[in-house]
Amino acid sequence: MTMNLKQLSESLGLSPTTVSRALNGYPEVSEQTRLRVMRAARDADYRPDPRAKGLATGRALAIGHVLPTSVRTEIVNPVFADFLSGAGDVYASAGYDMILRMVANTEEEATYDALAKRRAVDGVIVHAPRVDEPRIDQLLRLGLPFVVHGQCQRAQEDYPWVDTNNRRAFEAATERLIALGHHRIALLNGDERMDFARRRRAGHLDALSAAGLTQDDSLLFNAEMTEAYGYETARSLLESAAPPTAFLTSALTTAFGVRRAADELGLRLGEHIALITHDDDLSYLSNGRPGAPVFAATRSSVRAAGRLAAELLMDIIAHPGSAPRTHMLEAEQLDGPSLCPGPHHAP
Amino acid sequence: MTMNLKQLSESLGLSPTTVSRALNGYPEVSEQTRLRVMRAARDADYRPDPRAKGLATGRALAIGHVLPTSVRTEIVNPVFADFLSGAGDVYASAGYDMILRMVANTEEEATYDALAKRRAVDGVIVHAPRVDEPRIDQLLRLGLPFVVHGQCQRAQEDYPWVDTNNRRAFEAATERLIALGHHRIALLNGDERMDFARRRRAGHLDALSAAGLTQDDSLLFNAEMTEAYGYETARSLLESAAPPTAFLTSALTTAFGVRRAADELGLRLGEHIALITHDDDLSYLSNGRPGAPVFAATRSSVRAAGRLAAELLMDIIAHPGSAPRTHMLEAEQLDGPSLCPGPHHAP
DNA sequence: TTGAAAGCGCTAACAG
DNA sequence: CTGTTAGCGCTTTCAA
Repeated sequence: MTMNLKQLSESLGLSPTTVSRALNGYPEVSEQTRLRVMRAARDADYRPDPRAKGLATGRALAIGHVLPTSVRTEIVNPVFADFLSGAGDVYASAGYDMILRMVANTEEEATYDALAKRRAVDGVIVHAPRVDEPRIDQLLRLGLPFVVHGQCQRAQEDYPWVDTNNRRAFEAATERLIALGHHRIALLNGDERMDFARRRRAGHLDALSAAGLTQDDSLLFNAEMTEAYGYETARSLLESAAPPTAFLTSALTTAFGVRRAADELGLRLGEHIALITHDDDLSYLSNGRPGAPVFAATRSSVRAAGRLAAELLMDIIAHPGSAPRTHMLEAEQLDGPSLCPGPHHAP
Repeated sequence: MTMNLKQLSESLGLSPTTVSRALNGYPEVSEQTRLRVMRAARDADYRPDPRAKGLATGRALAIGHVLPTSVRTEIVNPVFADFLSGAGDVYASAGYDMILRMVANTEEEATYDALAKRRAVDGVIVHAPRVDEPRIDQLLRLGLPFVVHGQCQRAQEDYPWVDTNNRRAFEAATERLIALGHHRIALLNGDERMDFARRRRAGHLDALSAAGLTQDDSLLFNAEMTEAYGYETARSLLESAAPPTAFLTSALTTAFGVRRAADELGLRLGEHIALITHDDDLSYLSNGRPGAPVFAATRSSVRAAGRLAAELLMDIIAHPGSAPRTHMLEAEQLDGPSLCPGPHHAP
C-alpha cells in the first residue's frame, strides 16, 4: 500500500543504498542525486518505516517516560503535564516518539531493564526523584541515556539533570515575606521524601536565619499537596494560641485549602494572611490588589524545562560519553496581584 | 548482549521456528516442547524484540494518542490524565506501548496519515471530540482502528466510543437543585464547540422544562473552564438585579472562581449559593455540612473509562471488521457534603 | 510435530 | 560517487 525504499529506488533507477544515503544526509552522495531523490521522496510522500530503521540501526527513535504507581498522582499534576508538553515538542521535531509506561511499583526496575535490554527506547526521563534515588545508579549501570527532572542527594556532576532552583525560590519568597513584616511564617511543604521539598525547606530556613529569626518547628509541615492538607493545617494553626501571619506553600490545591480555612474564619487574604505559591495563576489567591511580586515556576517555564531536558537527552544520545551536563532554571519573579500587604490585626 | 530467539533455540537444540511457535501459543507444538521452551525463556529472561516482531507481523504493539496544540491544555486536565492512567494499565498488561504525540494543529491530519501508513501504531484514541468531528471520517477512511473518548453529532452506531453520560448527569443535577427549591440556576458550561458541553446543556434544559420552569438565556454561559470564567461570571451575576440562587458547573477551577466571587460578596456557599460539580473532591466547595448527594465523574470512574476505551480498542484490533461497540458510563452519585441546603435570603 | 528458507524495510560494510 | 551483499530478530509459508 505504501511506498517503500525499494520501490522508490526502482522508480528512480537507483539502488536502495544510494537512496537511503541521500535521504539520511550522507556526504558521499552527489548533490544532484540527492536533490532528485529528495524530490521524488516528497512527491511520493515516502516515509521510512521506523521499525525497519530501528532494527537495522539498533536505535528506537523513542524516548521513554516510566510512571510507577507511586507517582501516578503526578500525572494529574500540571507541572508534570506541562513538562511532558514541552518535551513532546522537542521529540516531535527530532523525529522521536514519546512513550509512556504505567507500571506497578514492583515492576519499575524490571521495566528499565527491559527498555534498555531491548533498546525499546534510546533514553528515558526520570521524574520525581527521591532524596536517595536508586534509579540513577540503575540507569548508569544499564548504560541507558537519561535526564532527571529534579535533583537528588548526590554529586551534581555525576548525572545529567534539569531543575528549577527550588532552594532559591523559597529563600527569596521568605525574604519577601520577612520584608513585609512577617515573623511567623508557616511552611506547608511537599512530601519531604522528595528531594525538591528538602531544598525548598532549606531555602526557607536559610532566609529565616539570615534575618535573625528563630525558626519555630511547629510551623513546618510536609505532606502530599492536597486541598485537605492546606485546609486542615491552616485551620488548626489559625485557631491556635500563636497563629502565623503568613503561609508559604507551592501547589494551587493546597493554597486553596488555606484560603478556605481563612474564609471560614472570616479572615481575608491580603489582610491577615499572605500566601506565596509557585503556581502562576495568582488571581485565584488574591483579593485583586496590586502589589508585591511573587516567585513562580510558571506553566511556560515548566514547559521550557521539559524542552531543555529533552534537548539535553537528545544531545546525550547523539554524543555518548561526554561529561554530564546540568541546567538550573531560576524561578521567575512575577508581578502578580498582591497576596500580602503585610501583617495587620494578626489574631 | 541480550539473548535473541536464535540463541535461545540453539541452547534448546530446537529451530527458531519451533521456539517462536511455542512462545506464541501456536497449537501445533507439543505440550512437552512448549513447557521446555517456556521454562528456558523465563530462565534466560528472554524478551522478543518488539521492532523485529513488528517488522515481521506488521503490527506495532503500540497505541497512539495525538495531542494537537488546540487541545494541549487538555493535558493538564485531570480528566485527561486519569483517562490516560487507566488506559495505560490496560496497554501494559496487553504488552502494548502508549505513544503520545504533541503536534501542531496543522499537522494533526498528516500525523494520523503517517501513523496509519507506516503502521507506527495499531490504533489510536481520539480525545476531546468536537461537535462535528472530522477525525472520525479520516480514521475510518484510513482503516486505522480507533476509539473516541466522548461522542459527537453523528449516528451513534457508526463508530466506537466510550463516554460518560453527560446529558443525564446534568439533568439529574438540575433536578436535584430544583427539588431543593432553586428556580434560578446559572449554568457555567464548557466550550460548546465540544460535544460534551452541548449534551450537558441539553440535560440541564430538559430538567428545567420537565419542571415547567422557564429557561432564562441570560443564565446560560459557555467558555473554557478557567477560574477567571467562574469568578467573573459569578461576580457579575451576583451583583445583578436578578441573581441566580444556584450555580451548576463542572470543573473544579471554575467552581473555585464562583466560590471566590461569593466570598468577596460576603455570601457563604451552602447558605446562598449551590454548586454541583463533576469533580470528586467535593470538600473543596462545601462548608462541611452533611446533606444532598451530588453527581460526579470521579477520578476513579474516569480511570475506568480509560480502561474501558483501551479494552475496546484492543478488541477492535483483535477482531477487525466487527460492528462498532460503544460504552456509556453513568456518572456516580456521591454522598458528598452538602453544597446546597436550598435558597435562603437570595439577594 | 518440527525445520528450512524466504522475507518484513532498512542500513552498513565492502567493493568498484 | 554508486551498487552488491549481508544482515538486524522475528514470523511464516512450505516441506518433511
